[in-house]
Amino acid sequence: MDRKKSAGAPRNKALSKQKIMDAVEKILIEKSFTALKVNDIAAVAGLDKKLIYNYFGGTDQLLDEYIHSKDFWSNVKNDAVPAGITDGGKAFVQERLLSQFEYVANDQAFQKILLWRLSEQREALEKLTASQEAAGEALLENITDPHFGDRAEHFRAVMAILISSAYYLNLYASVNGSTFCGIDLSKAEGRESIRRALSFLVDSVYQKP
Amino acid sequence: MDRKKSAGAPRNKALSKQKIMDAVEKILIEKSFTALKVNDIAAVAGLDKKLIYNYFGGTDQLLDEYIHSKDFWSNVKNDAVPAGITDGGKAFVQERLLSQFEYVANDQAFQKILLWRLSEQREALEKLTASQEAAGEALLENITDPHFGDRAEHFRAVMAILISSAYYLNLYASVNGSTFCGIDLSKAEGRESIRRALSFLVDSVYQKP
DNA sequence: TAATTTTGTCACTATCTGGTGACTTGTGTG
DNA sequence: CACACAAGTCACCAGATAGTGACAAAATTA
Repeated sequence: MDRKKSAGAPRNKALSKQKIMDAVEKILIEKSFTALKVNDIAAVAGLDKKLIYNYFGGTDQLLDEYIHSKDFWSNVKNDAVPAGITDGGKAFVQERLLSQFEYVANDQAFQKILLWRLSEQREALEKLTASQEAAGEALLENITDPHFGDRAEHFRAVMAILISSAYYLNLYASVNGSTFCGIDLSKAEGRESIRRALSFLVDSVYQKP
Repeated sequence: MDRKKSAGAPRNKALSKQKIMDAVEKILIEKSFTALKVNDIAAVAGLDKKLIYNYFGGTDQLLDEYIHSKDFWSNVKNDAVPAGITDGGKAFVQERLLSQFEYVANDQAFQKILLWRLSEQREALEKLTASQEAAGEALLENITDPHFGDRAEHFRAVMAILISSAYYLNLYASVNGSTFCGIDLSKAEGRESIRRALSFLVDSVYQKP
């Protein structure tokens, strides 16, 4: 019988680093950022914790690297604002808002990171915030600010309200599947009500005052 | 020279319990719910941790008792819905929404509990949620549902959006004093923009479709 | 295949954390 | 005052957690 070239798992730094990063995400999703301890990360990765120190310098640096590795707004950034907009960006804003609402609902890692950002100050998270702001700025500055003129700030405030509620309601729905203002966020019809209301509120702000 | 009747601090169970509860709140506000460890609570209270076990049964029961001791919606409940409403509750809803926005901004313990509720499942927190829902239900059921008729669900969805954003934006402002959609939530003018937008959106939903 | 480097494991220490039994100190009562 | 009980302290244990030095095993190179 042939002798395997190596008895144990193949040794590969890049792969091991990836396993460790994956373990971080798994724990983050299944537990929370407070559960991200060296021992547990190493155990989930199936590797020795020493490697976390060797490859990343420590848990903190590992977490930073994990956060940096996620670019949640790349799709938004690449999703170039279409040319020839004649409605002041209304349809585009509506579409993006609803897709953001769905995105948050479906990406558990993103949910946990939103929560993390509300709970802890961390340079990597602030950088994420900055990148998020930058991603939205293209749309706001080039399309909606000109369209709304001296009501630009008002429009931005409305968008802040709508986006933040899309975040909060999804975070809320994920812990206690319970209801908010009598709307059941765990049910399809409840979520549909929210979606319609989001659209309606965008309509409202685009309506001439 | 006179001999004091007692050398150490006076012994008083009720007072000690209060000191422990106060320590919980202090740590909750200054750090977060993840920092609520027996040793630290006892240290801040200036008492031995054994008392936490003697008086409350353990950290968990202590935290439950702390949460139950706060009744954040008592004001809302007692703030009876005024009689003789002719505008479908619009002015009242607007007033309550804005006061809620300010309340969250100013009560740090409440902020931390909102965050806690998004982060952990805990019976005491779910009870808080139930009490919150109940407090709002009086207004929704008696005033706005009848006024909106078959648009009642729509109105509730809008309110869910507005209230949740009032929560999120304040939580967001408390960690990184940074901006959201270009609105600086740490500045008075930024907050004023949000307040105006909240009012505007209530106006919108009350406008005949 | 021998030497060297890289990759990985293990055992160990130190510190933090929750929890408890034995004790001391104060308070009120006969 | 002597006693009993309540209030509070302390020392200690067990388990979790972070971090590291010494070593083993695989891969690479000569």
